[in-house]
Amino acid sequence: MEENNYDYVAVEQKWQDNWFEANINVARREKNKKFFIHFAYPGVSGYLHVGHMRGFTYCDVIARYKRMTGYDVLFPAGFHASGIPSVGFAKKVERQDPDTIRLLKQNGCTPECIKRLTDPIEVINYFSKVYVDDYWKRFGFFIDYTRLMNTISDGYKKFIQWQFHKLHDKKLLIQKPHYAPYCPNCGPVAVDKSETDVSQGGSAEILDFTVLKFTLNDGTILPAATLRPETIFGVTNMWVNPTVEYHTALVNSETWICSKECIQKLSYQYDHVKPLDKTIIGKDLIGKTCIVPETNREVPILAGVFADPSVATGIVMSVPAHAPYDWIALVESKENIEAIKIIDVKGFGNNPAKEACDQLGIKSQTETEKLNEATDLVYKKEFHTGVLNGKCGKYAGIKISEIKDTVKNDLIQRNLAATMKEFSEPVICRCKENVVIKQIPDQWFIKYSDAPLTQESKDYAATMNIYPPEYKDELPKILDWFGDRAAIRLGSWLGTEFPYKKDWIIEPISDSTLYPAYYVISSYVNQKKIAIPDMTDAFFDYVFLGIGSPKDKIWQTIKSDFDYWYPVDINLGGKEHKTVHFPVYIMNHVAIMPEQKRPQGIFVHWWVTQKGKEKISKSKGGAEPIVEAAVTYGVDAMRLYYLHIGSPFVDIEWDPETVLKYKNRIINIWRLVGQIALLKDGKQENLDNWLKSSLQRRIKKILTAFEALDLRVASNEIYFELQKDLQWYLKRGGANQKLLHHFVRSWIVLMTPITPHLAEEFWITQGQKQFVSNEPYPEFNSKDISEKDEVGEYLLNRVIDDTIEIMNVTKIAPKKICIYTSPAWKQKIFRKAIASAAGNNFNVGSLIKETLVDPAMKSLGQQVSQFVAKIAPEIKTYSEIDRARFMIPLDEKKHLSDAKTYLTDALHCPVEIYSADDADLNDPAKKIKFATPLRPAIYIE
RNA sequence: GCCCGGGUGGUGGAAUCAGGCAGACACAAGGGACUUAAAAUCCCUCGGAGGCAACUUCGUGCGGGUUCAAUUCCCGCCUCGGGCACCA
Repeated sequence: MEENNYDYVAVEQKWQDNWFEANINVARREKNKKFFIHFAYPGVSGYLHVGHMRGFTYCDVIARYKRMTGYDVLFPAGFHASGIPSVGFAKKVERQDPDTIRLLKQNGCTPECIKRLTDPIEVINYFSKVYVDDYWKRFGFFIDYTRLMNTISDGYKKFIQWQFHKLHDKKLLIQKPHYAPYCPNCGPVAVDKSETDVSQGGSAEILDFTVLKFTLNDGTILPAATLRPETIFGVTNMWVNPTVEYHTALVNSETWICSKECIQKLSYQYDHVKPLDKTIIGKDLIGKTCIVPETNREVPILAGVFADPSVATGIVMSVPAHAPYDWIALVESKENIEAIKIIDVKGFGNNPAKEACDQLGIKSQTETEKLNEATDLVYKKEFHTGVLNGKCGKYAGIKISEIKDTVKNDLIQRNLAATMKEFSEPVICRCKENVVIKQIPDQWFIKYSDAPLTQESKDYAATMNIYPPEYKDELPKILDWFGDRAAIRLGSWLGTEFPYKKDWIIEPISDSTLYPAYYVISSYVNQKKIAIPDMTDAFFDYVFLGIGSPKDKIWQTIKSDFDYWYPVDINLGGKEHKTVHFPVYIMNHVAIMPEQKRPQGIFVHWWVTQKGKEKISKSKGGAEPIVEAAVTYGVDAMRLYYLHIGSPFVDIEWDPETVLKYKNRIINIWRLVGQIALLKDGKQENLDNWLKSSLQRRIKKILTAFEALDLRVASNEIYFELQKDLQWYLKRGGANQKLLHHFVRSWIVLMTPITPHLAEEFWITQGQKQFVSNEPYPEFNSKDISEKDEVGEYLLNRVIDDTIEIMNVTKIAPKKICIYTSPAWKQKIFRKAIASAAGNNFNVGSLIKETLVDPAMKSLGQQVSQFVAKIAPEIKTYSEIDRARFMIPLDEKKHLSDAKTYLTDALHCPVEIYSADDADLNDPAKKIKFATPLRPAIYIE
């Protein structure tokens, strides 16, 4: 290896080959002290990009640190294969989606390979291999690859069925109606932002409308849908669209008039909806009247062109005092109807809707943008600060924010209203059909709302190690908020069959809650030491819960493994898991696992984004493929980048130029270490002691940081501060080969968890034969601490800084520089002052008096009082570290004199060093009086 | 709407948990050294204003408050982002 030519690609490859050949990554039980860490397993349905490697890297660094500090480390990994993503990917390949095909070709996928990927199982197999070979091994991760597993394997399915049997036993599986997106052609669909199933409307929300039953004279229901049921008290009229043909239907035993679209939608949500033949054009309804439920007032039906048949029921109730749309429509209708104000709210008068319209200058129903703004304004204000007034019967005096659901539930209970679910925007299936919301009357849920389970989970979470701490505060709130989760789904997706309903499949969040436990078993499954049929409920009961007796010797072996490794010490995942995966992970463990097997810690990391905080994506150009990036930057540079560029708890912006800087830094460290060997050996006691001491300080800080999983601080100390220390030492003329050798050896070991390839390569240059990855991590050695020399170098630095500052301000080109350290009497007073400041009883007057008791001081009278007055405000601001520094006895003159050569070099000018106590002084400019401890006076000639 | 997290130099971001020198560490920029040149490397400057001696002064989204002391704590705003349940 050439000194200036660090071929990282070859180095990385070499060490990965060596490591994995030696099975260094396989978890072993040796030290009777274990650490179990894993990352939330990724879905396997596409290539990953550089952003994904961030969390994986954190995990590997922590695992490597732990194994070097005396732990048996279990760091397994697996693949989340259940759900629809792989099915979606296979579908794309099948329909020859151009982007997908291009992507596969770019990544070296052959035509035969592409053909195979029309099968979701092949998609999973293909990407599982890519992740392992091209990503994880390529990054040098010490994952125990003998335990790889996925969530659709036969063994895993047995495990999940056991889990659901347990949930059922504990009465945590319940049935109740559920509403889910549904395509009349394709069945259940997922509405999500990635739009796997749908071609439009991926970010739609499901809105919960209240349908109020207004009645016509003949008893027919005119259903109006609203999100504000409490405004029923302010209804003055109805709006129907005069040009729309309304349909009728028998809903339960009532006849409803509403839009055709509404009947279609309701037929999926209600049990008994029977369309009738009778239709009626909107204009024929106009002029009729209907009865308002609850208040029983009679109100007219008017023409409103904005009533959209595709939204909710197609019929709108009018509350002109509180809805800007209604107000403007009423004005335009020229009807003589008075608005009814039912909400008192600060900042508005008798008609909030009118006032908001006037404020924005709205004149017509067609000004939808402004009308939306006005609606928003009125609604927000009323929701937060509004109170129902005397016109609202028994609800009078109650805040809007508290009453909404009460009114709704009361009306429903008295059959005056119903509910209707509706998307906030149109959702179109891939097959072009409109997606509807379908009721599933007896959906199975996991009962996360269960009060004892929630409470126990909150109590338990409070005892966990959670990074960042903010998330720990958030968790109880999330656990409270977390409601029942629909756990199964009918349709074409992968997963475990639900044991209590044939053909239904357990959904992918619910099958990923206890899975780290399965890593203990997957090792034996992969080695075929246990057969799938033997993995019965009794087996899992025995291994996990200690119930029953072993049917086989292997059961005992597995149980002993489980008892050794479990629980998980750190589960690491991205911030997207905060509100979904981690809560169910905790709750399922609390529900099913014994207390001593519950998770110990969670580490949440944020994302890698593109410039401008956008989520990284291929289309926006930020998604550098991992394999190419590894070649461009080097794996160690990327690992260091992830650790150092920002705290784990902020989003970082991917910036190729910055990554290149880290690459250069690695190469620079390589060169720097290479140069050391060429130095001519030499000793300088002060300086050598300083380097030794400094190294120990760094080690202490690094260990503290790693223990707190503060990876950023650890990496900063290792790659920046230690390098700075070494450079300072060399610049100062340090050349103690034995010491340098010790320093470099320690440095290499310190680097190992973060840049392991570089470290291994360094290690052999030090004549070592074993893996540095197996070395013990350095420990703090207090014997090497030399406070005197630390303070000495601090003093030296300060003198140089001050001198340069003076030269800059005065623009003097120096011929000679004189440095005067402070007299002994000043040092004495200073220490005394510091001591009393530390004891919190610092007082200028008493200090002067006490000092002057000493006859030697008395002769200096004036000077003493001036000095004390001057240092007083300064001393008050000192931190503990600052104060400690002044208490260390140091011969300032001697330390500076020892460094005279360096001072002369650094300041490019001859330097003379005096103590103010010296008999023979050269002080032409009378600068000496400025000298204070650790702050010598300086005179520039 | 509900829950949560942010707002600090030209930039990414430290310090916020526990009030105590704001801007660590880096990037970019400018100046200098070295070099035939470039790259790399090294040195210096780098929030604003002022300053010819070891400084002064203003400054952490806005408005108040507590305190000897507030980026940090409290109250009220503005604003950006995330999550919200069948995507994982």
